[in-house]
This record gives sequence, C-alpha cells and structure tokens, in this order.
Amino acid sequence: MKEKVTNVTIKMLANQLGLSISTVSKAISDSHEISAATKQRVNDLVEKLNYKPNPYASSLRTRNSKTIGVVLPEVADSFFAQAINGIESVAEEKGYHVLIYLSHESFEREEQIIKDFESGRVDGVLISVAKETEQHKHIDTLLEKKIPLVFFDRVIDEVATTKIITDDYEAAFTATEHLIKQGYKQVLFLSFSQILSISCKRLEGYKKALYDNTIKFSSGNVLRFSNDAKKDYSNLLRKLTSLKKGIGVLASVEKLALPVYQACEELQLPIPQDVGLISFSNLDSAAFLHPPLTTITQPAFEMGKAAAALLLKALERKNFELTDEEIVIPSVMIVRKSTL
Amino acid sequence: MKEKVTNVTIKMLANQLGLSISTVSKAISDSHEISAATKQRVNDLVEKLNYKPNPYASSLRTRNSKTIGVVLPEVADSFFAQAINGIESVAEEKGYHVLIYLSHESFEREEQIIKDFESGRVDGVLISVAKETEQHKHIDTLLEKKIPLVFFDRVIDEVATTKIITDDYEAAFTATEHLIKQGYKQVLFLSFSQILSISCKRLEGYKKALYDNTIKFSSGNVLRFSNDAKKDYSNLLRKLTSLKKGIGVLASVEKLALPVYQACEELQLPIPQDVGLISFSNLDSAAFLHPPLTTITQPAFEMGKAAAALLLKALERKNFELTDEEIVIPSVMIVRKSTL
DNA sequence: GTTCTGTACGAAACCGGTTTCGTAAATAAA
DNA sequence: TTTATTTACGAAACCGGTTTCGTACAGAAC
Repeated sequence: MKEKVTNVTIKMLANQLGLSISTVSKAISDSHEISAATKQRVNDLVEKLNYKPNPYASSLRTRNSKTIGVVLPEVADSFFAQAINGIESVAEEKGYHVLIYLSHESFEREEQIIKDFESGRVDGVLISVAKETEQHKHIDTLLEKKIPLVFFDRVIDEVATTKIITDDYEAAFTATEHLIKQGYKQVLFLSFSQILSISCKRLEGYKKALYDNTIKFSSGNVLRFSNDAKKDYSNLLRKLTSLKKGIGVLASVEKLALPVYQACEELQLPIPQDVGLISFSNLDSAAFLHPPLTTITQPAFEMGKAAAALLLKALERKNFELTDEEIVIPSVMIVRKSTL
Repeated sequence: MKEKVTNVTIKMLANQLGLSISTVSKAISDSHEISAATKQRVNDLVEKLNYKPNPYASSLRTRNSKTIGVVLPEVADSFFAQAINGIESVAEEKGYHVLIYLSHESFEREEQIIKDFESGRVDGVLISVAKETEQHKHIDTLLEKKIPLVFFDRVIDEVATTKIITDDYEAAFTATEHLIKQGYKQVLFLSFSQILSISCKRLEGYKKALYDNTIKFSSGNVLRFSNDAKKDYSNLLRKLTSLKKGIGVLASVEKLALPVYQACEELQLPIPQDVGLISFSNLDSAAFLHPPLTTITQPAFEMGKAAAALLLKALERKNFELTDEEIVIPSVMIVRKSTL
C-alpha cells in the first residue's frame, strides 16, 4: 500500500516505440541527430504517458542539479523575505530550484550547511552570513571546489567573490546626520553584531556623522544586542533612562526597532519628542507605526534578484566568472514622524 | 579553469583501502556485515579525504531524496515566514532538505510546480494553495503517485489527506462578535478570495456572529480584494465613505489591514472611534501600530511544524499513512486599541 | 573428520538518465 | 562507378552510489 508508484522511464518509452534508449534521450533533448518524424513520435508518447525524466538520474550524469542553495540567518525579517522573493523570481525564470537553509544566526549551523554543499547537492550558493560568522574557511573550501557563491547583504569582505550589498556606510551616515539635524543631542547606535561587515560599516558611518558634526563618539552610546532579548531590553531601558531627553536612536537592523517603541512606551518617553528613532527596516507597516517609523529601506528584492542573476550567469556561461567585487545597490531613507 | 573539481568518490576510497566498493559502502552505513576494524579504516579515510557521498547517486538508487517541497503563495507575509521557520526546524532535525516554491497566488504556477514533483524530485510536499486554486486534479495526480502531501492553512477540503488548519470559523466568529460588542453597528468583511476554504469559513463565522446578534447580513458589506491593489483601495475608500461612523472592519488576511489604516488616515476616520479594525495577522509590529492592532494571531510556527512533522512521519514510518483529517490548532485573539 | 553456521567481504546488477562512438544506409562529390 | 559525407540511429560506457547474492574461511556442532 505504501510502495511508490513506478514512474515511467525512458526505457519504457524506448520499448514501446521500438527505439533505443539513446535515441529517445536525444529526441527529447531535440538533438539534431534525430529525424523530425522520430522526434514527433517520441514527444507524442511522452505526452501520452506523462513522462517526467528523473532529475536525479540526470543530475548524476551531467554533474549539475539545476539547484541553488540559499543560506539565510532567518526568514522572519522583511529584508530576507523580500530577498527570497527576488531570488525565487530569477530562479523560477531560469528553471532552477531553490533549497533553503536557515542558520538561525549560528556559525556552527552555517558551517554544517555549507559543508553539506561540498557533496554537489547544489550548483551554486547564495548566502547572507550569520551574525556570529567571522571565520570563512568553510566558504573558502566550497569555492576551492569551484562551487560558485555570491554573498548578499551580510558579506565577508575577505572572501574573493561577488558581493551584493547596499551602501551601509553612507546610509548610516545619512541616518545619523538626519537625527543630529533634527536636534537630537546624543545618538545611540543599536548594534546587533560586532563581527559582521555590514554592522561595522554602519557603525563607521555613524561615527563619521558624529565626527562631522563635532560630536564626540562614546562607546557607551553603542548598545550591543545579544541573543538574550530580555537582557537586551533591560539594557535598553537602563540606557534610555540614564540619558537626558533628546536622544536619537539608530537601529542598525529591523528587529531592534520594535523594542525601542516598547521601551519608550514603558518609560513614557514620547517619540519623536524625547526620543528620535530611525531604523534599517523593510517593514511595510513602518508607515503605520505609532508614530510612523523613519527608515533606511534596503532594496531587498533587487539585491536578491541581482545576487541570483549573477550566480546563474556564472553557472550558465562558461566564460563568466564571479570576480571579487562589490555591487552596491543604494538604500533610501524614508523620513517619517519618528524623527520629528 | 571552470571545470568542476572532481570530488572524492567511494571508488577512490575503495582503491586506496584495497577494499571493494560494496564493502566501503556498507562500512559507511555501519552495516553489521563489516568488521569493526574495517569500519575504522574506512571512516578514517573518509575523514582524511573529506569524502561526501553524492546525494543524487544515492537518491537514484534508493528512490528517495530526503527532500521535501514546500509550496507557498508568497513569502512576504508573517504567517508564511513563521510557517517556514516551523517547517525548517523539523526538516533540519530529521536531516531533510527543503525546496521552496512560490505560486504567487497563481493557479497555473502552482500547477506547474506540483507537476514537476511527479518527477520524483521530492519525497513529500507541504502546500498552502494559491487564492485562485479551486481545482485539485494536479494534487490528486500527485497523491496517486503515492507522494505524500499535507496541507497547511490554505487547504482543499475535497482532497483526502491531512490538513493542518486553524479554527477559522470560530476565530472569525469571535472577531466579529468582539467588534459588535464594542459597539460597531456595521461590520465589514474584507475578503481576499471567494474560493479558498479558509476564506469561506471565515466568512461563515462572520455571518454567524451577525446572525447571533440579529444583524442582517448584507453582501455589500463583504469587500472583495482582487490583485489590483489600487482598485481595491479605491473600493475601500468608497465603502468607508458611504457608511455611517461606527464601522467595524474584519480583515480576513494580514495584507488587508494596512490599507485600512491608510484609508482611515486619508478619510480622517479615527480608529477606533469611527472605525474598529481587527485583522488576521501575525505581524510582530501589530502592537506598535497607530493605534495598536487587534489581531487574530494564527499559530504559524506550530502549524508549519505540525505539518512538517506529520509529513516526515509519513515518509519515515512505513506503517503510517496520512489520513483524511483536519488537525486544528486554535488562533488567539489579541485585543488592542484598534477596537476600542 | 564432516557438516553446519556465522562472519566478512567482493562481484556484479541496478537506479535512470546522458554521452560517446560506431555503423548502415542514403546522398553527394569525384 | 567509386569514394566521401551526411543522416539517423543503436550499443555500451558512464555518473556514483546501494543492494543482492555468492563465497572463502573460521569456529561450532555432531
């Protein structure tokens, strides 16, 4: 009762047609070796029997699977959700399949996933690394095996392949300067990783804006978020309490914005009067938050699309290799009420 | 320069060890036929050469791929994002791989995806159908091929397999009654499909609540959302304008909630005073919207997890079949300021 | 000593395609 | 007419594993 239904194979086609297996195979792939008449007969039977070639048999012989692996830290983040959309749209168009893996921000998990790819399960890889990831041996090993990989958003600078990023430094600079111009005397930077390239760049942009506005950088104004949401939240409360009013807050990643709303509510610090908030975020609901959230919105869909397009180009074109370069797609700041 | 690096194969292991291929294969799978000493030698070399068995060769012979297919209408919806998380968590644990496909709410696309699965690419399928889907021949055909499939959330009642759903009828009933109890004289139902089982059930729950409260049902109060966001929005504007104040709105799906915020803002109809809003939604930001959104929150993660767990059980246990039943995981209503 | 049983392994078929290479017949070139 | 090509197809190797089946040998049973 549970045994699989035997699928129709190319052998069955060949037998029914009185042709050889190789002839059928060639007919299906529209080889010039096969006459039009024979192709017609073959295709008719393919249609009639609803023949679906076994993809794994084909993959085994041809050494490619028409499958790409996508490694994400998580999926419950609008950025990644939109990025998947972009990736899927080009994969679909080119007839590729997408295997999805979540690292849950864990380096070990990411390492396991990447190591599995050495098996040849995927033709290429798109990755946005975990917040913990600082080494890149796992990725180097994969590249040595000539499995193309492109980074998007969360990249590792030291790895020599193509990276699709946004203008993190500039965006953070703009955001910080915006807060300063709006009159916030101090600016907090909510950091979610001290390791990630994007975090570092955003922090640098923040620092530069402070510098340009002759505000002294204080490491105490950089709040590091860990995995412990409770502790992070109480740190945030403490920090906000300790400061005078007129605090600007730059959340360097989407998930850090909502805790600020919550904390301000709890502490009765009205946004934007006492606290100005701007966040890197792709939330559709940003415009309807209370108050509407000023955001740095990343071109998530486009980044996913660009990354996938490049990867597939590298897979399809034998004379195209992924060079060590950064492709920057700019973010846009959308000013709303949370910053006056 | 582009040719793939030849991976180490089981044959290379066998040669280096002076053993036969079959012995090595059995050693790796820890067969009782092989002596402990030999297993040790084999595993040592596996480690040393970083041998990764080709998954497609293995799939070909064993006729299973340790891969499941997940078909979603979209991914930029908190429900599906969380569901993926649930699915991935159990797939990961059981060593399964997950292929993701988006139907983008198109029946044709969904059909293509499902048809591809007839090739044997996946061992089993999880699906939440497109809003357009009313036929189910594509799914029947798959089931005839003995490829297990479980529905989650957006199910097709007529297909005889397991369905993981939430209590749509009751939740909509509760939501509607809540609006009525809060004093809204009329209740609008924002519908996003006339076909989907969940939509119908939610509509039924809505009707029942009206009936129980002796409010006459009017089909004019059911607003159908199409794919044309602009047209939908202007319909919504028109409807809200035409009604007296004190309108309750039940958004039967997450994406319909934000347009209501926008329309109320545009029409200067304060929520919750003039318009009460409740929505099926899993948005984390619901609590921080302006005003905070009362939601029916579905157990998305749990539903994904349950669906995946059941599917994998059907795949692993030969004496377990997916019966034609519904497993209901209840939603919870979280009352916030958008409904007084 | 003979038969039986169990252990440890190897040869080969097999999964279902793709690809190489060989060849008979038809056609073109000389 | 003979030779060179082209057309259309088939046999078989191949991809890299898994699985079946056969067997040599050691020790146990009789």
